Amino acid sequence: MLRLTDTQTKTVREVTASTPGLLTVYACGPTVYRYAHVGNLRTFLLTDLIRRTAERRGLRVKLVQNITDVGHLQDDTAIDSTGEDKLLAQARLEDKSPFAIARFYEDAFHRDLAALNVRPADAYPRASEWIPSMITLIERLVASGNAYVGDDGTVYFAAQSYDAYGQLSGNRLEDLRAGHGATGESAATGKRFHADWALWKLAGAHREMTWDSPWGAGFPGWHVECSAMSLDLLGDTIDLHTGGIDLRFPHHEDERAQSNCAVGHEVVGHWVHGEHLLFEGRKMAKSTGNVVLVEDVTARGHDPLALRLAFLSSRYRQQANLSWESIAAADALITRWRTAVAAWAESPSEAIAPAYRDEVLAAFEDDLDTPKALQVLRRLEKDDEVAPGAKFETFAWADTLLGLDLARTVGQPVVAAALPGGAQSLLDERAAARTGKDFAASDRLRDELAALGVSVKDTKAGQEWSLA
RNA sequence: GGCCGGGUGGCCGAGUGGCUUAGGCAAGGGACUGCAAAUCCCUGUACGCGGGUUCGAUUCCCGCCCCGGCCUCCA
Repeated sequence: MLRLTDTQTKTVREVTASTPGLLTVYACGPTVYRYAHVGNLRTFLLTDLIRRTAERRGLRVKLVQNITDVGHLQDDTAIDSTGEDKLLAQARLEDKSPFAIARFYEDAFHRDLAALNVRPADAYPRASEWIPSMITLIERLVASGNAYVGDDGTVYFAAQSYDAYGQLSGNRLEDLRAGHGATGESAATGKRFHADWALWKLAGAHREMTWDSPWGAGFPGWHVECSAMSLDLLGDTIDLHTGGIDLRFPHHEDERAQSNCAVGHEVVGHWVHGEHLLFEGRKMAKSTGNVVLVEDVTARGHDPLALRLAFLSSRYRQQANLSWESIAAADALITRWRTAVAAWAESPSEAIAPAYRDEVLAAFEDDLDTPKALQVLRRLEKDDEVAPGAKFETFAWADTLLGLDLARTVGQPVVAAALPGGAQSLLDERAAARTGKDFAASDRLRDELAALGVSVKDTKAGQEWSLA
């Protein structure tokens, strides 16, 4: 069975389904005020790998991933000098309504997932459509004494009311510095304790994206969104919760406190966090200026699944350092494997190679040891003892976990794509020149074809072309 | 100050108390070719520093240095 590193216990533990045969998973999703960069996608891929691996053992996976389309992310302190949240700021920038912005980037998010072969979740609840449930949850927390209305009208969660606070992140309340991380002191706050956080903020000057509540018109704090949606859609026992490492604190620490206090017991059985992606040595972030999007990868002529393969070549709980070089290397490998798989498919059908299959599955189940799995497949690729038909079956099987579309070119003619206009006559001309041993003309025509995006190579059977 | 994850050959990256000590990219050599490209074959170079444990440490322990991240926006 699948074993994964549990953030809370810092151990590799078996993932267990509280309902037999059904694994419930909640994945923290994107905030849709901008394009997801490939670092975000690495985390979303983590959940996809977990799901695919669990399904190998016959588990059904019920996966919920939230869409944060309520922009009021900063809850206690003003993040920028204007105090304007990201979604509203972006809306102003693009001169659109905040909801139009949210839908636009939500669509882009789904496209990016599809490009990386990340299979869709069962539900993508939007925070904006979950406000009543959040309000109910906040009311419960107020009633139970875990939350209070501050002097400023904001509803806060009282961190000290939850004894187990800090167990997930390793932060102890006394070690958290008041106001640390924010540029200025959070002066106008009605908090009783510096580590308390907002569950409901009053609208104040905001007019967009606000909702009525028992405490006045306003908007929810960020952390309460995930508590409400996960409890509603997956129940009060959730087998697995995934997200990026940066969400461990405060987001997941606070979510855990809210959910556990609301239902009276530990809700999430297993917390899994993906480490950050670095790009050329630095954390990928807008502020660093090294953000790479899926479209940047395809614009350079790479298959987006090369990105997926590049991610698979390091472990999820390790910071990975991506570069254009590593993406290109992954692209080369994926092409090589597709070509090999298509060639093996021509051979007589053979049973799967069971030892290799078991090794690949064991690697995935061992805390998603994807580098090991790739190593096993490279070994299989070169193993002369295994019949080509068996290699095909084994790679096809492994691809249900890898998700690299390795069988994409099986059965396709080598020249399937359409030639650009004029290319065919150049090809004919070059073939004639080669017959006449006019190599100067042959080289010139090869350059002209290259300019059209057609690359030519010469084989014993004559010239072959492909689109670059 | 608190909490994490790391430092492996030109680069990226697995892994390991001793064994033929991954793999990829790049480089060099060869085959093929009119030349290229592509493909195939072959080759080299490692474990941040100092101590300790041990018959033996890149691997375990301690200290140090360095890198990256989180500490109330963040995947």
